[in-house]
Amino acid sequence: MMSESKAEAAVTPPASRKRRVIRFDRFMESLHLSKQEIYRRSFDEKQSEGKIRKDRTVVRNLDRIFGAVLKISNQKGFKAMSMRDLSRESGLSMGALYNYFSGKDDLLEMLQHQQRLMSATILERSIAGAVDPLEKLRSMVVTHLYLSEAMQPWFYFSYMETKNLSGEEREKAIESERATEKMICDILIEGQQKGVFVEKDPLLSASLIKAVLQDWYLKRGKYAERKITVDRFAEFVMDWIEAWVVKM
Amino acid sequence: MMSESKAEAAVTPPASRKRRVIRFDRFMESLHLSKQEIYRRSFDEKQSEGKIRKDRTVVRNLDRIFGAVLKISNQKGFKAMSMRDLSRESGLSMGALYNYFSGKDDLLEMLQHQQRLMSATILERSIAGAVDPLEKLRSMVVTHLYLSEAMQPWFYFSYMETKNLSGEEREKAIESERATEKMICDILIEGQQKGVFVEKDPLLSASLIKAVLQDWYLKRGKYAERKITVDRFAEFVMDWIEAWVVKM
DNA sequence: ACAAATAGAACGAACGTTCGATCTTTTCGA
DNA sequence: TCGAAAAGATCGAACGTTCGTTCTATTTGT
Repeated sequence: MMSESKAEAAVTPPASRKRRVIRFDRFMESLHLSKQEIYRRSFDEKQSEGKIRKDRTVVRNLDRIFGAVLKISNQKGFKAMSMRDLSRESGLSMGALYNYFSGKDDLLEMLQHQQRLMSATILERSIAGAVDPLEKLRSMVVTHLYLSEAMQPWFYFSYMETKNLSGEEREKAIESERATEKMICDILIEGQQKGVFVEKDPLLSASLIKAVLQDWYLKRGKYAERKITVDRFAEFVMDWIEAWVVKM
Repeated sequence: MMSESKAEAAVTPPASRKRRVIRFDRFMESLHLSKQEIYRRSFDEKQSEGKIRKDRTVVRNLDRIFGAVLKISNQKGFKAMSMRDLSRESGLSMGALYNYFSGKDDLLEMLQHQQRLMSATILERSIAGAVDPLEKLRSMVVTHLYLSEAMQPWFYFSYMETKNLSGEEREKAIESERATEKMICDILIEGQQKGVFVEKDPLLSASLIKAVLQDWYLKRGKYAERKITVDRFAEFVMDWIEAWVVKM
């Protein structure tokens, strides 16, 4: 299985690439569908009592607000974004905005929470189907890249604005990041135990893999400029990883 | 020369590691010595006319100011740091502070400028001595890691606060980052032409290497927690890179 | 004593947040 | 089916606070 997928990628790259593009499109669709549900659900959780609102309005405005926050913040930082900026960009007045969050800090936490929720759900689901370590690793890498491609502004925002969080929420963000690394690490350990991966420090290897995966959403502009697609990047990264971890 | 250092590292890792620690110490010393010179020089350049000052005072206070800015900014961001925070941490009054920069934006640019100046100077010097591509690559990687280890707050600050720069200075920062990547890329191309490196996309390989190098100063806390030294990380990264680029 | 260097109160601008007025949509008896 | 009352949703001026910056009086060093 290991050598099979590797040989296939090397001999017929166009076919392999095309197949993966289709998968990415499906991936996007399933994301878009669940977005509204997640908005609504987490908004309900927040204010269990008091103002009850209509689903359609809540989802529409939260979408506007989040979109505006990500656009402005990813340009000049969350702290530099004023509520007047947000009002202008989202098309909602100051008063209207404050019906959806209790303050600027709360808004920051909402965005971080959303991103963690979506990521964790989808990533864990991705490696559930795979059986052997190499397939798990590939699934993990590709899913992470697809996910961060589809939600790039969210991932970028989460990374850059972690330091603005305070106390408890900050630790949640760090823990979430470590969890991804641990998932990779566990796959590497399993591969070593089954004798298909080389005996190298798995935690350090996982760190490097994580660093490379993060580069995709942190330097998105650079890769877009060079016309590197997600699928091309994913293929390249997997080749790189396999050359290191797979026993030959 | 190439195969000598490589064989030595592979056969006698403890000795090699010890030797590199010594090199890192020397590296630190040479940095500390040139720090004052660079402060003084770039401060003179800034205000060619007007207030003439005493060297000792300028260097001492710039050191305090920069140290305070880096400490506060790397915790909660440059935008969130108030001038009153800076006054408290640096031990200088508001009035005293404004004798060293014309405003908060200017202060940001000074720090970015310093970091770029030091990095460019030292990095270019590092690969000048090497002859064959693999030795150049190793020299580049190790120097970059040592430099970012010695100046971690500066590197972290530069990375996180680039978006706060405006216009011209922002492009300089981006250009500086691309330059490092291009240095790696050029070494890879040279290696391919000389037939010692495998034929893979050199720009994409350089991107991945850069991403891994950046991880060292961006996640410094994580590696410190796990007691990973610079030398251990450098060794691991070089093994990783060699497994990918070196023809076997 | 004199210039260099510092102190910290003072100022206007901009910030996050609030709140009563206003507009929009839904509800429901006739 | 229709229109008026109720509820939902939006608006933007106004408030108190904090920010970056300035300025003059004072201290420091030689």
